[in-house]
Amino acid sequence: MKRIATELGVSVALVSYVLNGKMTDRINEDTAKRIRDLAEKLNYRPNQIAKSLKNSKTYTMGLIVADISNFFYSHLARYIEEEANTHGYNLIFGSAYEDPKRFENILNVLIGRQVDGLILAVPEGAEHCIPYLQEIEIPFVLIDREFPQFDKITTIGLDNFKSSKSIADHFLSQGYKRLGAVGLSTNLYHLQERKRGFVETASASLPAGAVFSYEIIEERLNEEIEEVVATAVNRDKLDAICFFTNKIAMAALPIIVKLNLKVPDDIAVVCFDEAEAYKLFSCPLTYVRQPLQAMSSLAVDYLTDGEQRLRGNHIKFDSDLVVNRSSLRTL
Amino acid sequence: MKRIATELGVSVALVSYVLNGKMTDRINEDTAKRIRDLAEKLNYRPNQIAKSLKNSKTYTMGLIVADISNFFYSHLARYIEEEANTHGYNLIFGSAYEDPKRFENILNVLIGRQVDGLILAVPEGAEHCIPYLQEIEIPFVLIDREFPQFDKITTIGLDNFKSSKSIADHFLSQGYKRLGAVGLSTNLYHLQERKRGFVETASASLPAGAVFSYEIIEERLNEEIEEVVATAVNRDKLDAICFFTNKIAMAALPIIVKLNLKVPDDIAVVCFDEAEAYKLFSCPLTYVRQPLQAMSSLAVDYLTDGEQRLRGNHIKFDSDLVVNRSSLRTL
DNA sequence: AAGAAATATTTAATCGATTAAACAAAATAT
DNA sequence: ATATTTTGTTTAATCGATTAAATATTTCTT
Repeated sequence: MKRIATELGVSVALVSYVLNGKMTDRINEDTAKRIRDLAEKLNYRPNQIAKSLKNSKTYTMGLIVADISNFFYSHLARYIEEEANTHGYNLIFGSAYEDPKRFENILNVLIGRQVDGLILAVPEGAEHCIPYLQEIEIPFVLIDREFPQFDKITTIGLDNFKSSKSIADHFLSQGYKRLGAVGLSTNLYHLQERKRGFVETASASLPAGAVFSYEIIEERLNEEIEEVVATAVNRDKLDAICFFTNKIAMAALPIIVKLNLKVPDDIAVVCFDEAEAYKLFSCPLTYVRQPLQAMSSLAVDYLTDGEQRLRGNHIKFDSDLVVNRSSLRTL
Repeated sequence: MKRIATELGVSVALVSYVLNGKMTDRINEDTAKRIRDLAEKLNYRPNQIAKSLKNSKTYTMGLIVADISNFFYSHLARYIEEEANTHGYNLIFGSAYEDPKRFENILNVLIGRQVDGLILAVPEGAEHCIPYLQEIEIPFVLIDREFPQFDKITTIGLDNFKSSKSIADHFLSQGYKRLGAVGLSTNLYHLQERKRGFVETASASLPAGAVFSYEIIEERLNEEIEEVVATAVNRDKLDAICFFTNKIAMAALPIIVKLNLKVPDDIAVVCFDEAEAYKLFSCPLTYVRQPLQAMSSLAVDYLTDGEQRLRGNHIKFDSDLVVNRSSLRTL
């Protein structure tokens, strides 16, 4: 801008007015044209850094996901970016890879870069950031994972209780009698809700002669999963099993292949989340589909002041159980 | 900073010196402590925007990938982020979803935000950005995709010719006689190299009685793939097939399941890239593994002035062909 | 022709930091 | 007691934009 101003012998302010289309009625059309032409010729791009500093508005939203290499989050990121764009915002994102230290670090970077709002999938162990964010009054919304121990935190997620309830109900309605679910050893509330939905439903409406079990992966998924699956089938004689996260499913399904188990004849399977990868499996899989687009849209809308009625609430979306052959009794 | 300064009755400059640890030998240890303590208490975080404006250095690198929901890029992004972090840089990234308009848009955003360097996987149709970037003299490096029509562009990618040559050689060494490959209708150089590697190797060293074919997906992968696979098997009687991108593989493998083809008995298969999803397939797949970490590391290193000998060169990494049962003659 | 109104442009403060240079006060040297 | 260092702190310009308010110029009124 300075260069344009000196080359044309006008003030920087005038250049600014012209290039921003302000005070159009006052500015000489000739001068304006000369400024625009030179800007074009010099390939002028405004320095957004300076702009943001002045406006204290960056038109940027920050997204931190727990793990971008998890397709659930990479798809979520895609929807959020799209939605942000249509609202005139840009999205910058980071991935914490489930590490609280990294989460905090990225959070500080994004706050330092003055994002206008944050969408966060908080990893376990980084909860303490939540009251801090409230304190510094930066607009934010939690997504996917909720933390009921804190008050008045706008949160958008799935009704995880209902989702797993629907899985247990589905198994039972298909006449399966020996149900199992595999979850992670974690305090993350949304995963506990999945467990609760399954366990409570199973205990409440278990028909005569039926059993259910709940297996927990303690630490190292890939090392433990084989034994869990083998035990489930051989010792517990399960005829239906549900994997509570896509990571578990991605680890367990190859084991099912390896153990030469037929789905659904030897065991019925239901997974969480929607994955292209599931299509490579020998049998079309039943899975819980989360309404990613609706969630993304609502989150962005809230942050851009569109939907302030959400403030402080926990929004729980319903999932669809997409039923495929993997959990259907063979006719 | 201003608040700290007024509350303690000192100048903003002093606060700046203290918090940045500059002029340590001159500053009264007492004053320094009071400043640090108050900063701590007020939870002061520097405004990076202002910092960047002053320094014209943002310690941020930009990454634009062709499609973040493609696991090849999401893994690449992960490595690049890690590498950038260890160099003291932050990474902000965007995804163009193969759309040149979007690419250009994100590019402008990142440039406007004054990133210190760019790592780019350029989608087809956005090539014109490359000379522009040269002209404005922003440091950048192309990754994965190369554009030989431009001079002196630092590019890091795979030796795609060699990679597909190794696939064809492998098929032939296994005694397969009817080879096929499936690629995309595109002008992207790296994909043409894959084709060339396969076709030239096949034509050069085709044993008596052997044939090869090269199929092209014109437009809509998911609609066309079924016919391509069916034709390959039924009409062309191929006994070995190679999918030139992971997207093609992800679309083709379900078709192989659907057509009830046995791998490798009915047809041998080789894919590009490494995917967790491949593990769900009934047979362990042979695939081309790209050295993502080495590529990422080199790219970041170059941009942080570590490795300037690369400047203007096209670096081609060798891939590993990870051989699994899917391309082995049954004994 | 003088004043009012409309048009065109500039001045100067500001955003939140950084930093060379100036200044002030205390300690040391002569 | 005065000059010189050393120590401690402030002033003011700067990065690249924005924008209210001031000013200058032209045109219109009567």
